[in-house]
Amino acid sequence: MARSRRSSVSASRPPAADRFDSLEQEAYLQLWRTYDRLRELDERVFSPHGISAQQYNALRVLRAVHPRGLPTSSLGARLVSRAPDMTRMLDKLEELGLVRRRRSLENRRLVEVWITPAGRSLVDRLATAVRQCGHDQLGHLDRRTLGQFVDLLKRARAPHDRDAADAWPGNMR
Amino acid sequence: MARSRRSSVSASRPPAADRFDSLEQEAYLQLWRTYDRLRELDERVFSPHGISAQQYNALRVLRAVHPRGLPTSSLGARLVSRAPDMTRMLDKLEELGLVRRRRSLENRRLVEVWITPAGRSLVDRLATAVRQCGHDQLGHLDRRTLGQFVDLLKRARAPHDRDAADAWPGNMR
DNA sequence: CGTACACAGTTGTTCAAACGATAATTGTCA
DNA sequence: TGACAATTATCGTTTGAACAACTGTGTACG
Repeated sequence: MARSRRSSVSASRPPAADRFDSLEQEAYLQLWRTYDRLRELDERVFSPHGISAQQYNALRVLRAVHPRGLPTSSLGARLVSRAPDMTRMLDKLEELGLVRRRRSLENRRLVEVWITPAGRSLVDRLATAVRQCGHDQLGHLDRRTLGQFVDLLKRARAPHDRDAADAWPGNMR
Repeated sequence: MARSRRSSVSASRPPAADRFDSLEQEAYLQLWRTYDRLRELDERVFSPHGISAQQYNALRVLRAVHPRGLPTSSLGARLVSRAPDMTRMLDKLEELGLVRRRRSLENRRLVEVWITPAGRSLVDRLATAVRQCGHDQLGHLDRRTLGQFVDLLKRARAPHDRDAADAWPGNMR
């Protein structure tokens, strides 16, 4: 299939143009694959504790605002990936005794969520493992490269990051 | 505990050191969120046609090797994200008449897969929509930036990309 | 007022992801 | 050869993702 043998990956040349329809599509597929590979390490940290990465993320958000609570929808807006099923996710966390819920008194449409002492304990116990996992995932890149990486990721999704200015940093500029 | 109320980072630049445990972890979370946002656009292209992005990817691989077939496991190894359930995925594609399967004669453990004319037709019809989607996703970045982005994504997952040298370009160095 | 609309959360349902166990075939080697 | 390990695909099952419909609550406006 006439693959060009010249594979000079010089950061500014588009390689593998015969395997991808466009450079934009290659970038997206590389993003997808990279996420998939790194996610595997991440899930491996949480699954022994019976929670998912998304659930840990929710706990981390609640940990940050503790001792205050957060309405369900606000919590959902602060999660890394969108979650169209907050109710059942919180059901699970509540069964595990990691969060507590109560209907708001001011606005009875809202349901506020708090993290429990058990939840805080779990987040704290996982802290070092999570940090170690981050190092396993990306520790081979120096800090300057990591900074570039973060910057590019923010710029890549900037046009599609609707109204996340409050919950998510770094979509300015 | 004991979150100091005045962030000593000052108001100029919030690198969110108080929101992320480490730079590595921030990079991973940014990767996750960026993938999630861009995936939404991607799925929107395929769902009207009754297939997922992963299934389209399988069809694209089979399209590339046509008229040859591919063992199920080899196909799985070439997919963007790992698929622990090739059987049922191919069940679906076979129901839709997009692929055809047959037990291999040389090695009767293998099941070879081919793309059908209907499958090729679908891939061809989707080609322009996929290209357009790539532009919607990342068209706001110039080619040089996209090149850097691709390069960083490859480097980020390089240590975790076991034995994909054949199926996936760009994990050298 | 009261009707209509917008918002927040729950529930029902369908489908895919994921893990493990199993069966069938092939390879290995004493 | 014959026992045992490795490979490959399938199936059972559990869990979560996703979308749509529905209930209850607040808001706007005539």
